[in-house]
Amino acid sequence: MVTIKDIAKIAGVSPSTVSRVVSNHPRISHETSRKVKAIMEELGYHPNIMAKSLVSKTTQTLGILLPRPAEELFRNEFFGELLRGIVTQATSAGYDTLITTVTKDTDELMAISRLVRGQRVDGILLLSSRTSDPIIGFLQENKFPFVLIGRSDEFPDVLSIDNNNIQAAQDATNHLIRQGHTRIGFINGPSNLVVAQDRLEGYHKALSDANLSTRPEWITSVDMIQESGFRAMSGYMNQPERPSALVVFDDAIAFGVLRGLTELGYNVPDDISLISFNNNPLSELASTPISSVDIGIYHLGYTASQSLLRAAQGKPLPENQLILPHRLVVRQSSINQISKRS
Amino acid sequence: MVTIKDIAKIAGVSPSTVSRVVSNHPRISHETSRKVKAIMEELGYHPNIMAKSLVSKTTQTLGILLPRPAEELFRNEFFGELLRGIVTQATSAGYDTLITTVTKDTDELMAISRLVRGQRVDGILLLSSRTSDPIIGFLQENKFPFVLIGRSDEFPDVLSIDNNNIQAAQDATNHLIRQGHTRIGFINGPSNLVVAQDRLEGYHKALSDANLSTRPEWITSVDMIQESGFRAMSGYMNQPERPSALVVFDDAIAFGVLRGLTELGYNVPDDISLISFNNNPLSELASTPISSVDIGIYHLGYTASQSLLRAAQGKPLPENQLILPHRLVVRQSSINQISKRS
DNA sequence: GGATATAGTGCACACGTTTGCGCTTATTCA
DNA sequence: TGAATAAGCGCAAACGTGTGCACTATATCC
Repeated sequence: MVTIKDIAKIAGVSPSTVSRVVSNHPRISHETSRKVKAIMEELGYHPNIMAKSLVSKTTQTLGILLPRPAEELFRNEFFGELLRGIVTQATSAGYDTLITTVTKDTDELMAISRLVRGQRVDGILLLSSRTSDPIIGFLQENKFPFVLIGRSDEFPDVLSIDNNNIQAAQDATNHLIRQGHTRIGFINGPSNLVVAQDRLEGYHKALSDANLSTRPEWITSVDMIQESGFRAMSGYMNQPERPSALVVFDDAIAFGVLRGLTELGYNVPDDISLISFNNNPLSELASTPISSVDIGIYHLGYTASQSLLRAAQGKPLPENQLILPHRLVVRQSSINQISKRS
Repeated sequence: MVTIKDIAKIAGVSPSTVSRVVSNHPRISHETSRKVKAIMEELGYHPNIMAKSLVSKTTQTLGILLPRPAEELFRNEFFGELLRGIVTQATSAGYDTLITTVTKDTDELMAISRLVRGQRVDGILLLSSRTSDPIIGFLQENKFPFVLIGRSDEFPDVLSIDNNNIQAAQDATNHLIRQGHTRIGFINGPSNLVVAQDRLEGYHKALSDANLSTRPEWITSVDMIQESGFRAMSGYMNQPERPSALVVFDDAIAFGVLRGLTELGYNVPDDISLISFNNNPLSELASTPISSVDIGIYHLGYTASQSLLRAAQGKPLPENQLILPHRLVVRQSSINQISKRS
């Protein structure tokens, strides 16, 4: 490998000078700079990032923990899209992204600690979907730069990027109400996710604002596995007074719900309306195109990376909690062409 | 940050000894090892990987280039699943995964060169879906360890992990033939992808083995965007002698095709059968569950990472080109309950 | 024309780790 | 019992880069 010394020797200057050339130090003559740069180009020199980091204490790298497969939330395109946003932004700022994972959930803290203590990354992106997270505490104690994608009740002040999921669910529910529905159910995801709690809260809020009531039987929670949504339907529809519309936690579940309903002989949206979240690209291609709240996953990742870089470089942030906009994408599954229901 | 020297000072030994303790050097007394390890534990010591890499010339890191957004192939769960496989394996071997990307396709070589020349990673995973790739040449010249996920006509000898896509397409087509179909069409993906070419070849092979013929109009190629599959259908079905079954390049396209057909009044599978590839989790939840060839994406990533680590550590590989099995998942979209067609 | 500022460069040390070699002390062997 | 061997550890150099300080040569000032 060609080092700074090799360049120095050929150019007839000291290694220090070469180092200053690469970092565009002002006190280097134009002449020298040109000569050195030419030689670097010719020899295909690239600085050894390890050596650089060792002295500069900065790695030009962002860290992120890949969620465990167990979290079915990430079996769909969610994580890929998020990552695209993160990496795209990071790259454009000259940073790379380091991914690691764990085999046991209990090892998560260890993995993070390794990155932090080993000075492997300049900052960490946290996908803290769960309600309680020891990692946040650890990072705060160590004053290590990090950004939370999501929200934490336990630590409300940390840097975070999120949608207003309460509002989003409220909007979705209101949309159904405007369509004339009065009996609206909610099919939620895993209840230990903050986002699941938020969406449920938004649902309740919208109902009470409209003076509508709900029932415990109308609210159910399924795993993120698609079939669950499907299975959930058979019992659900046997209720004496069943909902005429459903808010569903995620498109993947909605797919299962839609299929389950169809199989049971119900028509969407004539018999029952549907609206969901995350706007999976396939949602518009479902047998009945599924209405969905687009939360801008890519943008979420992009913004998170941007904030983290600012924080890692010690730059001030306009505000600590960024809320990104969501967008209601209304499709056939929630458009009630026939008549208003009572 | 606590360094090896801090530990040494407290333990009353030399830094060398501490270093040997962490690497389990045989010539360290049990007593010393225990004492040093206790102190490391207490102070939360983690080795600085930059310093370590600097002398050991190894980074314990794998590199991968995130495909550009332009490659719609990766808008679905594909990349996420692949990454999960890669990172899981890498982590279990003590490696992390570094992701980088580019803003222009022409920068890809530069990005790779930066990783290689800057000694940022020990090996590189290539998602070379395209037919020609200058990166492969570069890595070969520099004798840098890398593994290709996919196949290269240009460089057939490089380390690679792939399915037998020709055989997979053959299997899919044969399945339709066994169902009694004689007019079988093919909806392909972007034609500059090796995998698209392979699947088309397998399709042709199966037909000619069964003495069946096809027509140019039966074969069409769409982008990976789902609507394309949808749009493609309107013209397609107006052919005088149209196929009674379709092989589709990817589930996302199949979703569009399925929806297009339904909208045009055709029933799947009664009027036209469908089989596709990649076995997207949502495929079984389509209005008509879509038959698909499962290519084991996670396993692909896992195996690729495994091979790369072997290569990076100079260990011999049993064979250079690994072919992973695929699996036909037959669902309703290709089961012909009514009658055989002529 | 001497003092002072300024541009341009080199020296030497630092970053945290690994590792070959050499030094002690204890053990084994004939 | 003396020599050879082995166990356990420290010294010092090295990895490639950044940077404070010092040094020289030139330009500027009064």
